[in-house]
Amino acid sequence: MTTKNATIKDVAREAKVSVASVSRVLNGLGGVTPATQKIVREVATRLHYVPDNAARSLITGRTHTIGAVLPDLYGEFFSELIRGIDLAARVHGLHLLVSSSHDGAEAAAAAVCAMRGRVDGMLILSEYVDAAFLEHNLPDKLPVVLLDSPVKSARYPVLNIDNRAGAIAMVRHLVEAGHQQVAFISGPKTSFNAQQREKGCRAAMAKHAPGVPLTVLDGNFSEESGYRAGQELLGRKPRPQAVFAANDMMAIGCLRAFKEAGLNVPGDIALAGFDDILISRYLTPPLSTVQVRIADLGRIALERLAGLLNPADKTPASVETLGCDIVIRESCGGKAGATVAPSKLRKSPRPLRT
Amino acid sequence: MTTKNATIKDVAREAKVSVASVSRVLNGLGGVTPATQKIVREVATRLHYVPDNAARSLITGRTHTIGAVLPDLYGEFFSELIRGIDLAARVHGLHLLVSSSHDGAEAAAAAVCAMRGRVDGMLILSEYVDAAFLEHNLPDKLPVVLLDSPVKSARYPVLNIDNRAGAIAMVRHLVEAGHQQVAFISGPKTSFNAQQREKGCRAAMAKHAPGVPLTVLDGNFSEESGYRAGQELLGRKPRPQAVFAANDMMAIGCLRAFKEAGLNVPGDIALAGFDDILISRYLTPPLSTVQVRIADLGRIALERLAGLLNPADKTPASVETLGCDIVIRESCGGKAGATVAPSKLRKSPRPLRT
DNA sequence: GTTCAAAATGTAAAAGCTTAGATTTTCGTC
DNA sequence: GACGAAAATCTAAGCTTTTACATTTTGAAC
Repeated sequence: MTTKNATIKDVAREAKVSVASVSRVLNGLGGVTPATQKIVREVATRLHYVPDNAARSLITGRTHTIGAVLPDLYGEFFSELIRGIDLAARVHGLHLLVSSSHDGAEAAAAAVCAMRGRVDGMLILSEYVDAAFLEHNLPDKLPVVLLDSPVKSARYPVLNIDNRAGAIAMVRHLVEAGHQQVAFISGPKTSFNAQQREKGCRAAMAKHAPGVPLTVLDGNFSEESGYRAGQELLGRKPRPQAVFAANDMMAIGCLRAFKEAGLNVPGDIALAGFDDILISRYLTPPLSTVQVRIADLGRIALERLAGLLNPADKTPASVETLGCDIVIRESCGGKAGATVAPSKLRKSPRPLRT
Repeated sequence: MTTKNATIKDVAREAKVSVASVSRVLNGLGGVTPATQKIVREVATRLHYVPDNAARSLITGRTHTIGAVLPDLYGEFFSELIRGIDLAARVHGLHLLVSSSHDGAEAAAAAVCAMRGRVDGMLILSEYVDAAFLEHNLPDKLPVVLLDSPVKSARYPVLNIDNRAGAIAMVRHLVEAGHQQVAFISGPKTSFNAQQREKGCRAAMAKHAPGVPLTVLDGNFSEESGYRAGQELLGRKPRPQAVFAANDMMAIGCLRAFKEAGLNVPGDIALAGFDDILISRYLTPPLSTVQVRIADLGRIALERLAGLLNPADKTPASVETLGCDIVIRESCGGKAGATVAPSKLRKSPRPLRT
């Protein structure tokens, strides 16, 4: 490429045909003689012609790009999520525009607006968006799929993790392994995932260890907050038999606190996390946790969105839930190696109204 | 937003001014009465007017988007890299289009071409691109910054990690800690980073343990390949005193093999990695490794690119190198806690031609 | 109340592409 | 060789914005 970019006119002139024919050939619209096609393709190649995306989008209204709005790119959760999205986007011939690190309603709104006209659809994972927000900030027809969201809307499909079932399965396992005194380290209050996990934990305790009080400590999903919770727990009398952290990073922090205090896990105290991030299996002891198939979550969300991109798709909005399995390693003292509860994708009918 | 998107004409009509005035107001070009400005802004807000990016790009030739072409999104290295890029992009008001998972020259070429016209500049990290490739596939004026690349070109700035110095520092530490018999687990032959790390290792051995042979085992950066290398090493007589893996994931696999064999690390054998991924500090024992400031790498690369976006910037292409520190934890038996060799960013003058 | 420069505003071209509709070519028939 | 339908090809409008240039308005000076 040594001169300025060739345009469709250059190709047309050089091939001695009209721009319409060039367009038809390059877009495979048919109605063009094989001979003409050959010439056009040759000239296009020779001139290194690549259609201008801006001009094309302007007229077709399509960008072949989808946007992913995420709260942050930090940590394995988001990296895996993006990976799943990216892989699926590639399959569908879609480009991926990512926007992250907006930790407030205005920042999220700005991110969403900045994407208007740049994308054909959006995947949104944010605490700050609710149905009203979306209706105010998004064009009517823009396909959107929400992730990890409490929104119930007739307009927006939602894809959630089955946090509740995952938490219930883990608590049940803990209790059945003989640990009735459970402490739960919660995630940030604003996180939908964290809320659901806590609810599941409470529900399971009520069911499987009725009457036994559940200790709940505040956490914010960071390793540091797990460490603090672990220290706090060390001083408690009686000490709980098991600790269930709302995510793996906090479990890791908690484990650090226990180790520093000379406590043996799982001998002295059992420990479990949530997410099954890569690190978990390499800890000593390997961490029992609830496995979330994060990349799958991204892939499924993108596929749902890709469906919506086709205007013929009239599938009504629904809330889907991606099941999670518990994976029992050594940190909670049960027999390791088991993977319980075959994962499943549940689909609830679209709730009426909002 | 309940009707179809408003255009600048709608705003002009509603505000009873010309489109030119609307454009001037919204772009802050001045030359417009405060009164008119007020009206225009009000109408724009009322109509939820957002300029169409495609039309704007078509005429300005700018997309305010940069593309990141990466081999894969898998693993912490790339997630951190993207994070650094994204953060910096946000600061510069740039959008980020990611394209990954192309594991061949054609796939990389396709990715690069598909981005043409969609981005104002590109960040490329790929084994498959060399200067010739770029000149053939990229528009002349498109700013590009290469990461982890052996390319030496007058046209493309390159930003590398100082793999060599990092490896040298680690080997030196190992030898000085009394481990002269070193085994190196190499990365994939095609990886520039892996090559440099191996070279550094060999150079350091020649210097600090002259005459002592270096055992080199093949690896491919995966945990599994590290595990295999570890097993292989178990059978060697004499067993090396230290193992230096070309990345942390292989060190982790190697550690697993040693643990399974009942070997004590660092008591029976010392172990070190490269990258300092998050997991490393949570291993038992915590892994000594060479710390690569990955997010910084992304940030610096983006900043270089952002500079290039400004046509006034005439900074010549150069090869920059981001220094790395060794962080000594417990896995290599030295005194833990030290961080050696203050990191630095070296900048070599642009090499002539190529 | 003119005059004139400066400020404000308006007009229209341009960007590169797709596509509806107009026009021309092709080719089998008679 | 004239006819007409089908196929191929072309013309030109239109997508939305920015911006150079033209025109109008403003307001100070006389």
